[in-house]
Amino acid sequence: MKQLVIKLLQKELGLSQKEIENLIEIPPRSEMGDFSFPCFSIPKKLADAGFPAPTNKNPTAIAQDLAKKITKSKSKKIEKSIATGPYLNFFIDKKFLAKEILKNSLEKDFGKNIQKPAKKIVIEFSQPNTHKAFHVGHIRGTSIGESIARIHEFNGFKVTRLNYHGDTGMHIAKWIWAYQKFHKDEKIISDEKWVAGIYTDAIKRLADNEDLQEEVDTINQKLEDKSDKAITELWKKTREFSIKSWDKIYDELNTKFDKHYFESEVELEGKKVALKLLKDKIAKKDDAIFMDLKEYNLGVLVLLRKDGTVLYSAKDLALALKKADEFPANEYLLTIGDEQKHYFNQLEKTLELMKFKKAREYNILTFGMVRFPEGKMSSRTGNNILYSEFIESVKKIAKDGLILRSDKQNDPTIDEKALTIAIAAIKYSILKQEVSKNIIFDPSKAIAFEGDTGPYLLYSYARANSITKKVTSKVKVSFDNLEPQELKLLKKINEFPEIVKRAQENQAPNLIANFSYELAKIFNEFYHACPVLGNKSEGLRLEIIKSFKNTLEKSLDLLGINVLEEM
RNA sequence: GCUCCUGUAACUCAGUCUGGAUAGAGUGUCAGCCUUCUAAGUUGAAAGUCGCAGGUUCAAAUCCUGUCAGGAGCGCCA
Repeated sequence: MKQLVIKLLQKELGLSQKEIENLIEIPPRSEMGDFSFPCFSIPKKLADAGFPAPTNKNPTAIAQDLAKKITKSKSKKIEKSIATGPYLNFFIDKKFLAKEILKNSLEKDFGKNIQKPAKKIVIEFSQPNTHKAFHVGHIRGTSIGESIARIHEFNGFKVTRLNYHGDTGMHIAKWIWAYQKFHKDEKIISDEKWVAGIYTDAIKRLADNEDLQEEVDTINQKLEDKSDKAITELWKKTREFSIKSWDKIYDELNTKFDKHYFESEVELEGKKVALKLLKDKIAKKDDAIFMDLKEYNLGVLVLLRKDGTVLYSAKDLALALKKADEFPANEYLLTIGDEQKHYFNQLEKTLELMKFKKAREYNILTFGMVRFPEGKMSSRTGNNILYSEFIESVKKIAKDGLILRSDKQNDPTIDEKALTIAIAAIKYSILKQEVSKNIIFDPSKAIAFEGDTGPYLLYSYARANSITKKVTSKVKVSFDNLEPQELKLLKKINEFPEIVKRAQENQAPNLIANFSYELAKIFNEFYHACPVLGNKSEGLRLEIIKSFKNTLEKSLDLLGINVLEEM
């Protein structure tokens, strides 16, 4: 449809298709038309393209002039073109518009923006550490990474999902130290809260007495060289607890990783890389081994401690090499918290300086923190809300809601439904916001279920479904008597491909989330204005609902949210 | 001190990349709508110096410069 408008304008103006396409916009209100062509820049554009400048440079006059000319040569598919001030507004023939959109939107690949040949992208995200809490803040990175992965997959990319976990290093040494020294008599149990509690206790005790750090350093040495059997065994056992606890979390969050990397497996290699960098005079040594990046305004990156033990930085370098080796790809995307941006910039620069071939294919996407109204959420201090506790409380609200609204209290799928609703509520509330922004998470307000929320979207879908499932026989589709609400919904559906494209280009799941909400909102308006079953437009309306369901389901899928057929 | 992110209605946020028509939602407040396909819904009202000051432009929430405020980071945590 847009192409029709472009062609018409091209014929009159002689400008390139691309130039005209870039100018065309959708008017802010649908009464104004279906497409709009602003005429402000036309005189300049024409002059630049080498055409004689129009005698009248007034954009309003140009719009009127164009409207006149186009009226003469217009096709049947364009109902009218009207100059409104400096805008030339096009009204597409309603029947044609509705037919086209329905046809396109019901195609299998609707919305996909497939570029060939298919590219490979490796996305690393989530990255929780063992022995520390998986808290509400971790949900953000996981949701964003998964959504970006899905958006790329949808657009034909070959996507590899990677996860990387800190299962060794100083934070583990602290855990082991605190356990051995203060909690030895406690039974080692696979309980997230208990495990995370030992860690926060370690942080607290070390803050109280800095001299104790020497004891931790000793344990860190032993942890790294595996010389102390008791420490190694304790480490292995407790490490498993965290790893096992993630299975359920990722399953609930609709995420599945192709591979989990662990710090412990790149420890040796990381040390080697650091020593090689020193040997090649790329790294420097004083009491520690480090990269001097001051000339790039990136400060200093320490690779090995003064006692020779390896730091996260060296391990990350080794990981970058390993990833590139095991998963050849066109791009390596790292989804990380904002607070680590500086560090990853240092890492990228180091990869570049060590002449790593794929250095330029490494990109980072940083997201803001999830914080409490009064401050930061942290695994170190224990000032956080554990994922497991949080999900249970949201699930409870969802379940109560289901019971309240349904006469089927004994629905065997009620827990499953409650989980889907809870995940939708949580993920949507996170993903609808811009990636770079900090999110204020107010536990007292918990999570909303009404208005611009995940449950609202699921509800809209279930509502649409409850109509379609009542239909038994096929009804003829007629495009006569099109109502404004029907057209409005179809036009919104029609925006989906463009949204998907922009979401991928900008790595912005929030665009998909915002679109989903607008789509559902318009559907609900349609739902109230246009009765379906038994109506003379039943056939058409059923098709529109089918198209809506299709589009919303795809859209939510890109956010990693499942729909419910009934709720 | 330097670097990055953010500042839009009482609150939480869209819109900023790619300047364009009357700056949009949700929550909360007020007034309506369930004998009709699911009221987690819908209709309407009230609510805004787009942090501030300059600049560019026919046109600025959007671009540029400065400035203020909040958050984060800046050598042996990850």
